[in-house]
Amino acid sequence: MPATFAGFACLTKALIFKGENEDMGIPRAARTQRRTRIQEEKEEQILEAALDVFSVHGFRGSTIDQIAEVAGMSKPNLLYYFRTKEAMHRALIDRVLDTWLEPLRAFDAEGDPESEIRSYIRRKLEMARDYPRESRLFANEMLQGAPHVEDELKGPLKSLVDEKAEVIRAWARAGKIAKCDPYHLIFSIWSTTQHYADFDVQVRAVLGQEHAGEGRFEDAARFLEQLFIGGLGVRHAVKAG
Amino acid sequence: MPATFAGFACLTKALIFKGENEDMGIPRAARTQRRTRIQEEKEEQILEAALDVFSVHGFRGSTIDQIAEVAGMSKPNLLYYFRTKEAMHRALIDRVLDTWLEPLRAFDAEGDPESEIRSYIRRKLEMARDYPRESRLFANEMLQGAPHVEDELKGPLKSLVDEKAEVIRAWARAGKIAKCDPYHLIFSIWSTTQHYADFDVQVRAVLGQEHAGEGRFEDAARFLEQLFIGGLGVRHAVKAG
DNA sequence: CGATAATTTGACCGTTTGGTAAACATTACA
DNA sequence: TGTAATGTTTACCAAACGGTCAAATTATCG
Repeated sequence: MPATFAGFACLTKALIFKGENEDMGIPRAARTQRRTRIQEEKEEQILEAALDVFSVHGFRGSTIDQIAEVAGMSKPNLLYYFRTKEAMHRALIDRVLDTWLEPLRAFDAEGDPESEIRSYIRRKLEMARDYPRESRLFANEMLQGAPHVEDELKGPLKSLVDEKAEVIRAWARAGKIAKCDPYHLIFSIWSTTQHYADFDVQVRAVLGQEHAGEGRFEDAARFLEQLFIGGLGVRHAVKAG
Repeated sequence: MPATFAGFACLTKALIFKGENEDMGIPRAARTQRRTRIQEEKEEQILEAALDVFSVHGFRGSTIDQIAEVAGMSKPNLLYYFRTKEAMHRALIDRVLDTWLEPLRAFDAEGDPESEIRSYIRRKLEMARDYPRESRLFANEMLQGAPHVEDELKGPLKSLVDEKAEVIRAWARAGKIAKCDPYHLIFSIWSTTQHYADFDVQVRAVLGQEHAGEGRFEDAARFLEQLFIGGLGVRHAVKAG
């Protein structure tokens, strides 16, 4: 019910003020005649800070003041470039989503399963190591039920995964890989690799100081390649030989 | 610096008021003479609502009013049972942590690798299916750098994992399983199974309406057993035969 | 029943929050 | 250099926030 009212209020407002003030919702900085060097720099600077904050505390848990402090500018100054907190979040998501899906796009039908899976794992692990904030940003979004990206999930993401799932099925038909559910295979690569970004504290805590150096990503890569390529070689137990 | 000052203030206060008001920090409900049926019921009711809210929005993103509304009682009434928002969160974490680690505790050194790994995966998947909120509560905590549970991670959790890692190593020495990093094996089981709770929206979106029914947990179980037990049977590519 | 302990609530407080208005400062360019 | 466009800040607002208090209500039990 509140949602309906809010929507109504918005609509009414839009109708009343139509033509009188056309740039509602567009940040001041974007209403200027030319796009300046400063605009690009500051927007970059803000999104960088927003990534820091949103990736840790999620949307609701983050505040504009916090982002402003990290960005090293005043709150009204942020709002000169992005009209609302939501606008910052959306801009961030839009920018990050594309690069985040790149490794999957590189998954090639022409390649052989071993090298494709191997390099997909490596790429995803590198991203978890080099861009952990981006990973956490999405993780936060997922935990909250993806209120801001559900369309992207059901649209572009699903299409891409459907396409790659077909590649994997083709490999199975060609006998290059065992028959398996391609969707859950992709899920398992996502989860195992992103785990090292999203659950970094836990990984460090469990490994302890000795093994928690950056070498853990190399160890993870070795293990995951073994798991997905060679297998763990679990022997069938033989009862009372 | 602010932390130091705050700590000092606290200490001072504690010293000054010592004896004059001994039950500082203890909720009113716990200061009563006998522990009533109502107290147990209401605390249960509150923690249930708190789990709903904290698991989705994290600590900072959740509000007492929100929890109160879900619990169906007034805000001051919540604060009669838990003196602060942090107290609710802590009580929740304490209660959930134990049950969450149970599957790992059940991991048995006497069993054979196949059945132990298989049943560990199944148990973890059942928990992801039946207790997704608990999983998300921890995931939120991890994403935020575990500000409230770091000690538990470095202490009890690490000890438990160390112990189970030794079990896995023993299996490898006995030739029952290939040599592999036991820590990363455990991480990969955690991540693949919890993924179905934490990233539920994404899983549903990608699988689409047709396959997103509850059968997805059965499919996941089948795939993960194949991955961890049998292996994916990836063939080595043979160059230009 | 009466009285005492336990529970619940409305009103409230100081602070933080998302966001605005307008004055002020700086830059770009003719 | 002048001036109009662009950028920044101070002061502020209403709502939401975590939390308190005293009064009112309800349960318990002799």
